[in-house]
Amino acid sequence: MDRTETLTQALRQKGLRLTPQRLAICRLLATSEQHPTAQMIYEQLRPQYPSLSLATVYNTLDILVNLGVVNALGSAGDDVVHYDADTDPHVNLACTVCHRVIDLPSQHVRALEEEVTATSGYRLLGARVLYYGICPDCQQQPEE
Amino acid sequence: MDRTETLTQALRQKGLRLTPQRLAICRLLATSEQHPTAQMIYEQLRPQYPSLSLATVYNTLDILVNLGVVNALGSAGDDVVHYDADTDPHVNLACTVCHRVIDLPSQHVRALEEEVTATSGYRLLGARVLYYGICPDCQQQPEE
DNA sequence: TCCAAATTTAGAATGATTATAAAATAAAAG
DNA sequence: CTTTTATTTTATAATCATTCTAAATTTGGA
Ligand SMILES: [Mn+2]
Ligand SMILES: [Mn+2]
Ligand SMILES: [Zn+2]
Ligand SMILES: [Zn+2]
Repeated sequence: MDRTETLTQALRQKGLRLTPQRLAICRLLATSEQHPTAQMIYEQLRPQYPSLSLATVYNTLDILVNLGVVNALGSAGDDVVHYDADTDPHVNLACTVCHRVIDLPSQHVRALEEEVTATSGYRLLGARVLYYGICPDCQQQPEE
Repeated sequence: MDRTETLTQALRQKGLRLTPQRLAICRLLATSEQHPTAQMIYEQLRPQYPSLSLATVYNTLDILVNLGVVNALGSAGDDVVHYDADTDPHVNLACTVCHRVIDLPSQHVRALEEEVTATSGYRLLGARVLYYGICPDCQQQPEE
């Protein structure tokens, strides 16, 4: 099952309708490498869906996060929430200068997540494994 | 060096003044198990420092985060930023019902952080290793 | 003591997010 | 294919955490 399917299945299983807007948001989330914010999703979809409302983007994100199929990573120094549709255990790296979030391959994070699942006693809904700092590009550039 | 010292030293090393307000905020952060928010710090210190301003709390937190001695964990389902003065590698667990954040001992997270430091190429400033879900208490209680 | 820089404070402003209510849409029923 | 009804979307207003501003205060040094 590809990543878009994971999101749309989750909606269907809750009896929620898979509207064109929701499908577009799911697709964008599933295929983006960007860890987008609500605003970024809104702007990227507006050309295709001129009537799309920012409220719909926020509503859909909220649903997906509460279903546990999208992670809310929080701010990357820009005071805006970034989202991640990749819920496989992995490390996120945020640059507080250019506000980009990238993935980092990691040997240890899967074991970490298993440990948390096994020992915490929590009914886990999502993960936020993110380190923040200054990316190699921004360490050189005067500014971006 | 205890944790309060770590924070106050960081301020001094940048040539910043260790005012009574800043000292109180550092002490509270260093000794709290709570992962407090700016508002929580403000309310807990107001009895002792009636003139304390919320802006000072935010300013001081911002300084400490930018010095890398306090981590900004983000929201625990309450849409407010929680802070953590414990920068040793560890796992945080947030309950999205009661909005409490606790620490979880972990075997793997230290190795994870070393891996990120070694391989990312980022100048790292802070960590946000947090899993969110429903805590054992809230899984039982009707609500809190 | 006096001065200049740093800091705090109160309050206003910002802006991301959430709430509201009306319009549009989609499934269900007939 | 209509009618009905619940769901969803949309535009807009409201909320409220956080940041900004400028004046008052405090600090450490001359
Ligand atoms: Mn990611
Ligand atoms: Mn912690
Ligand atoms: Zn960067
Ligand atoms: Zn709880």
